[in-house]
Amino acid sequence: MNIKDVGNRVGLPAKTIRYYEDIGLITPDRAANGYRDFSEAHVHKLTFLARARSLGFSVDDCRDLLALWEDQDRASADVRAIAKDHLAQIETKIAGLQDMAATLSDLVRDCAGDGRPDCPILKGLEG
Amino acid sequence: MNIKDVGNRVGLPAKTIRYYEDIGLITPDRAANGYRDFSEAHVHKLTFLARARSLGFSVDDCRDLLALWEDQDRASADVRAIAKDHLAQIETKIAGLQDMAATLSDLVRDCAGDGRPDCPILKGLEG
DNA sequence: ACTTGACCTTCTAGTCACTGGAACCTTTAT
DNA sequence: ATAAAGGTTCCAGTGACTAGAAGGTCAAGT
Repeated sequence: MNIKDVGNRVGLPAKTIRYYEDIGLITPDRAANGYRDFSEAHVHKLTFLARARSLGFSVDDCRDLLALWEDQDRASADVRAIAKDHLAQIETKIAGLQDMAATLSDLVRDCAGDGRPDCPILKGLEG
Repeated sequence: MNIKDVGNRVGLPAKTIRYYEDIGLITPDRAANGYRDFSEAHVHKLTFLARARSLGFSVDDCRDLLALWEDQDRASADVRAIAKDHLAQIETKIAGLQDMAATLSDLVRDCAGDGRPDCPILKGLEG
């Protein structure tokens, strides 16, 4: 299968798939004309990658998860450790953003937002 | 004032302040020896910048906010529009992360996390 | 046979907001 | 006189793509 069809099936742009090959996440075969030739196994792997990325795993996490996915003797504890760690990071990020949003929405609430120059948002940003 | 002292006062690394000069956010004076020389006004401006950045405004947003901050005739509506827009973006990001976290914590909950290879997380990532 | 258009290839460079490091200069304290 | 701690510039790297250029290939229609 050619790269664009694969992209459509797994929901990734062709550019991204080429990039994943560049950094060694997948190694598609090559047809006689030099085109990349993807098997169902490649598609399966890319689906896994796309899903892991969409859950916010870093490309390096994905590399580790892929290795575990392909290792029939893996311990589920290893996978769980990566996932839990990532979950903790996401939750930290959410908390940080919620702090930001709270501060910001206080500022926005206090600002008349009219034609006058007086602005509590700018005052708040002064520290 | 020298760059490191300024950095300590506003909570930014010297490198970052130099970078802000590079991209035209501030223009400190120069002493005879070539060192940057920051006035209280520069410190004030950097404090504003640091605070806006810590609330997640992009550097370009900061540029706009700075211009409004320094414009005595600004309309508070202009500031409010930037802030509201940014707030909406943060909230979108939070929602996305919460989706991720929910999916991920389901997967983590279902995984025994022991020495066996059977792993619902990897299964979940297959799509 | 020829052309058109859609696909494929590689390569370079840009994104964002810094950050690290090298090579070198100035100030301050001992 | 020297050493440490600061300052300067410039170049390169981060993460995960993305845009674009220059060119090769393929399938369909005339």
